[in-house]
Amino acid sequence: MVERDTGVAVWRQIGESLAEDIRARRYPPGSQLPTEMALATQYAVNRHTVRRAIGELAQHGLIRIERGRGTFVESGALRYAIGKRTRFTETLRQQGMQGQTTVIASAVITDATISRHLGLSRQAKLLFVRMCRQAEKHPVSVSDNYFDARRFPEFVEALQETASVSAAFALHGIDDYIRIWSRITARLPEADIARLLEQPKVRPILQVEALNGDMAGAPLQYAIGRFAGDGVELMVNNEDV
Amino acid sequence: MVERDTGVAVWRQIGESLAEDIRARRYPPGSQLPTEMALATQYAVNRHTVRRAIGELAQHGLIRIERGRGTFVESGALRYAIGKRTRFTETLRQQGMQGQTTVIASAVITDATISRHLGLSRQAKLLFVRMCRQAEKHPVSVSDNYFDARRFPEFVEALQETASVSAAFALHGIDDYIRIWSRITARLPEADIARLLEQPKVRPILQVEALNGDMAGAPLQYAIGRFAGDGVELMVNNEDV
DNA sequence: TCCTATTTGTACGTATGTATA
DNA sequence: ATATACATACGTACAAATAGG
Repeated sequence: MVERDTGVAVWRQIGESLAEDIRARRYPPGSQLPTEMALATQYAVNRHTVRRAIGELAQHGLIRIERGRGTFVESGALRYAIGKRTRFTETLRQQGMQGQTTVIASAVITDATISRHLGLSRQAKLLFVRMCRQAEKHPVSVSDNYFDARRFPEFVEALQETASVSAAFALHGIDDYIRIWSRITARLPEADIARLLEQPKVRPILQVEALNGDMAGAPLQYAIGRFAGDGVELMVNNEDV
Repeated sequence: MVERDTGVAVWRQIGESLAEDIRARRYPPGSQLPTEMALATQYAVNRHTVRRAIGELAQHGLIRIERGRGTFVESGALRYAIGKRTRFTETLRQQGMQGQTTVIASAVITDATISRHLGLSRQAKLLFVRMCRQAEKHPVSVSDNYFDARRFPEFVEALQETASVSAAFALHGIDDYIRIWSRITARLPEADIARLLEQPKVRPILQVEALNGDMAGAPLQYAIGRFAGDGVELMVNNEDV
């Protein structure tokens, strides 16, 4: 079950294996995992090695450990943290998932309202990019993003190459950015959004309007993200902001 | 139109009047307010008095002032800020609304999951309180709240008297509290919730699970709030947390 | 209410490989 | 090349919480 001397720690392999089982619903949400002893026997390792693995999973919110009772699989929803450092790829990786970002459409437009959010003049040229985020091949969000077209001339190309907003920013000299604010509403999706999210039109979505800015707080990116409502939980944590 | 020498500043009266007009959709979302001069004439005051009034409204997000163009009504949704200091009554007051809190039901129960959130033993007695929050006579949210029944024996009575969670806490020696985390999902409402929110069952709601705690971060209150999805915007501001 | 089996939490100890100074 | 520090893995024992009789 585990491969020794591969450079990958045994506890990490076990953690990956369990995360995969949870994602595949072999351990469905709410169900109980085998006991530490049972897993230790199953993987042919010491109980402590299993403990290290499930400890990590608990840290990332995949499971919940209850002393004297057992370990249980948490809600299957993707937990999306909204804080100063909101990163899609990062969020997924912490939950043992692999993410994909694809550019669906892009254009240069003008829009007074969005320009205002970005602190630009009403006639400023805006770069519009519609992206689809996928986790484990399933669509998680469809987002419309707007940038200062003059400031980020190569953004779309960078985004398509790196499949990462952070990386595309980095190529334009922005090493770090923060979420300035997010505005969240629940609604029923438009037809095209429902299709892209592969969900029925009567299932609600979470719509998140957001403004990202540089470390000084100057706006960089205005975005409207739409998440499958029952597949995603937005987590606002006021402790470690 | 305005009453002088009432102890309420004229600009505040005008602000209230305009806010009332906006709430009543006499100025619908997106529409343009009369010019400052027109409003000054209408209220028979100086233009600066009007400016003071609409300045406040803009501050609270009800309207948006664009230099050289005019003032415009923002989205009609109730903007509910989620941050360390999340207070229902406070939120409403800032938007020029009057809030009401009514207790629908209360009971003493036990629940393992909720006890865990509150850091209590699995068998701990929990005080359950279902509240309905109203703004301007319209229901805004239905929330199920859970407290340590031993620690807050008189909570329901205090809540019914003061109609304020903050005040009820204060009567139990908790002068201040903070929002520790919030978890947000979109979904369709249960039948009873839809009825209480006076909305159709096919209109989505925002469900906010939240944990409030004392200043040291120790849990005090676990709550599940349900908001009319298109009537409420949850605002997460990372600047002033 | 008490007892017991189950299960997780903690604390020792030992050994080995790997990175660093 | 050597010494030191750290991460990993295994072993054992007992404490603490839970569930069921």
